[in-house]
Amino acid sequence: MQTHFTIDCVIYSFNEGKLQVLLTERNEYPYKDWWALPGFFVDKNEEMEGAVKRILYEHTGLKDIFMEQLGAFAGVKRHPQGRILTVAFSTIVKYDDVKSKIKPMTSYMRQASWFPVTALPELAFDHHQIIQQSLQKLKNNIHYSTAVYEFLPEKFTLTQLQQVYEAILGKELDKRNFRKKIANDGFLKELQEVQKGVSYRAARLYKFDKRKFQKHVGVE
Amino acid sequence: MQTHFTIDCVIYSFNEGKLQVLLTERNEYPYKDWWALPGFFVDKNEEMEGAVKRILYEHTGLKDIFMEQLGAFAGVKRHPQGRILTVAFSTIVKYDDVKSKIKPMTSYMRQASWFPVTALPELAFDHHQIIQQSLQKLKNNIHYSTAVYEFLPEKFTLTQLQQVYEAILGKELDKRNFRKKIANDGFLKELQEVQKGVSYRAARLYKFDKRKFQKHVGVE
DNA sequence: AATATAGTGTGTATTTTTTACACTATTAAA
DNA sequence: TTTAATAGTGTAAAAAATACACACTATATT
Repeated sequence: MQTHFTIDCVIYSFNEGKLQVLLTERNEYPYKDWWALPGFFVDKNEEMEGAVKRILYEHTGLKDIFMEQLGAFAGVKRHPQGRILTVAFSTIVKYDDVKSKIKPMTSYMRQASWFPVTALPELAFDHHQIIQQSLQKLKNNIHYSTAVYEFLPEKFTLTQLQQVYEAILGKELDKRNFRKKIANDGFLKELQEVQKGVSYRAARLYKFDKRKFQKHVGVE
Repeated sequence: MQTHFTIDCVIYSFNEGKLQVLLTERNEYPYKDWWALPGFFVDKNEEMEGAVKRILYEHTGLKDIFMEQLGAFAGVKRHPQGRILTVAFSTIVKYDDVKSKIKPMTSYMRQASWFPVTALPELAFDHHQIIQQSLQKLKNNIHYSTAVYEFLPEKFTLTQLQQVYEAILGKELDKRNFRKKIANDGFLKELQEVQKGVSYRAARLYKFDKRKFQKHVGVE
């Protein structure tokens, strides 16, 4: 038996202190005019991972971004025209890198736009379920993955990092405890540089040191 | 574009102090005579979850078992005849419930047999990778899932429970600390019953109390 | 009846991790 | 020079995790 095979992408970014998801407004039936996750069919000889990169590029103009499989959604009734198996992936982009590039690249969608995960519109297909499942996983893995750093520029302040944690976990954290833990982990590199262009005391900048992180997590 | 669509199952059990996986010996090309995960094609109008239940039943004679999706494996080259997308699931069964029932139910396989995860044969397709990924997930979630109890009979001793933990984690645990933690969690129900038929002091029996567990984990 | 065996069952001290909590320092703008 | 805004810092208490050793009990064997 054969099935149609698509990819849907949960593309996150961080802006205005909130965790945001990129959605597209559909211009085709079924679910015409509904908001949906960016998604499309996988080509015959295209690797799944390549397909995810392609859609990410088509929607955001970005390349070479970390991405993770969430799982397959294959309900016979998830699509009105019969089973379309979709594999959901999630990726994280930096809002500022993307904001000027986003535009609909195909006639299948009318526009693309960011929504805070706390204020999503009604969504086509089972996309709401996909997002919720993805969010849960993001929360669960926050301490074991490099995900948080994907939201931030190369150089960032500890306050920015804490805001990302808070947006993902959906709760406030204690500043001193947060810094203590981060310092303890020891995979941030303190730079001899501070923020610029702020009208208050400039914060020190840090870099994420991937090598130290991998030692910490125990990657071989 | 369409693709063939299969399910592969990682079926675990616990026997002789070891975590075991059920494998089948293939009787068809490609990979004839190789060991492989139990797997098959999903029918056109069959739900994926139903398909997993079906294969579990066909291989073990068991019904209504906890199962979990690991993810989709869709490499263009994973099957010599072109892309066959497989969704891997894992399930856990009680060895004693199964041991008399296992037999090949189709001509596609010659025999089915348990292998300790620490001593797997060479496997067809990407099945070795699937098992390793599944094992990692089992370890990661051991404290947040009810998986360990799926390996055990309804009534079990603390030593048995500890052995399952040790088999999954691949390391020994301290008996007193283990019991302290279990007692602390408080979702085991101590029975007024002890083991029978043992030639040494009989151990107390316990039951897993799912309701208390769910409160503990915070399920709504 | 004595003994060997095998697994059960328990307590305490130490270290590590988590949590709670409030003030001073720096900078830019007014 | 004052104001407004955010950066940056330490300590104590509580909770959780770890390390560690011996006595108890049921049974089988002699």
